[in-house]
Amino acid sequence: MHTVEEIVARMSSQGLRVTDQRKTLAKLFADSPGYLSPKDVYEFMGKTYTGLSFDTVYRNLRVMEELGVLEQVVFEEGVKFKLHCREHDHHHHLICLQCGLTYPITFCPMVQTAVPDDFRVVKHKFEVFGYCGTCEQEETATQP
Amino acid sequence: MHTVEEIVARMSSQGLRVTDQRKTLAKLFADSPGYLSPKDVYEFMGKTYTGLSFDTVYRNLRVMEELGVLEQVVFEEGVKFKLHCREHDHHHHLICLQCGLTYPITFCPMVQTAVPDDFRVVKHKFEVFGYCGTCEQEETATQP
DNA sequence: CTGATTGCAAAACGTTTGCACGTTG
DNA sequence: CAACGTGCAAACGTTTTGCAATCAG
Repeated sequence: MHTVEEIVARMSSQGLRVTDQRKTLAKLFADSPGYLSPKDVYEFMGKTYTGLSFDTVYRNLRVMEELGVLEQVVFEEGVKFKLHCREHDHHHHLICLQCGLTYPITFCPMVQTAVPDDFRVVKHKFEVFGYCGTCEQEETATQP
Repeated sequence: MHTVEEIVARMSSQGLRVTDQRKTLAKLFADSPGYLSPKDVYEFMGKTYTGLSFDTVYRNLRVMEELGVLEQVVFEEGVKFKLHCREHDHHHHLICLQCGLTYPITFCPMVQTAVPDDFRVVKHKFEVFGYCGTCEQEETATQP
């Protein structure tokens, strides 16, 4: 669990400047349960910072990724970011296609996967997509 | 298993023109065991067709995808294409990071994954990345 | 005060489009 | 010969870069 304070402290300890914009960015991700695209971030931040530029958003997303605060995932629709999960417990995710909310899955299929002897496994990806309870209700509610 | 003849026949039956370039493209994928990026395809085709343009490569990749001959997958490094697997048996892949070769995995983790009652699953992705025997050998061979 | 951070403009990159010409069926 | 395919140039959306002005420590 990353709080705004933890993120800010981590930035500061690395000699990075803690600007208003970065604090807001930290808060945005600390409060978001799921994935955000650079555009999502730009739009949210733009409400507070008029004249905000896309390149600053990208720069700060990259900074926070290198800091280990954010993790980046590539989806069909493009790149998205979320708070980095606590690293020690390896796990996967259920991802809501509507709101981007993620649930952890503790089950890892890798342990049961038979791999040819001569194939050296480096990494794997297991993601489940669908609709969370809330979004599912909203969807059926709007259907006449 | 898709042969060049099958692909050509499928194109022709859909009213598409069978040009030399498309035949070469079909042959390229019929002979390739793994994923190819648009750039890979462009470079290969460029050897035969001087003055080839990227847009034609993209157009034909899209045509063959819509035809169901190719399937498109999004990787960290970008979009790649390969021959569409026989649809009837659901499976996943081992993918070689060096040469793009893919092996099928018949095991599907989805059947064992516990999902909250209120989450409706739509699709899932399970991919294992590493190095195949051939690439592994080449890599260790070049290490002094 | 000094170096990090920002906005601006412009470039880079992968992909798509409109158009006129050439080719396939 | 008609419709489809091609190359060219140019547009597009996303991401990155160089620069000078500004800000945090």
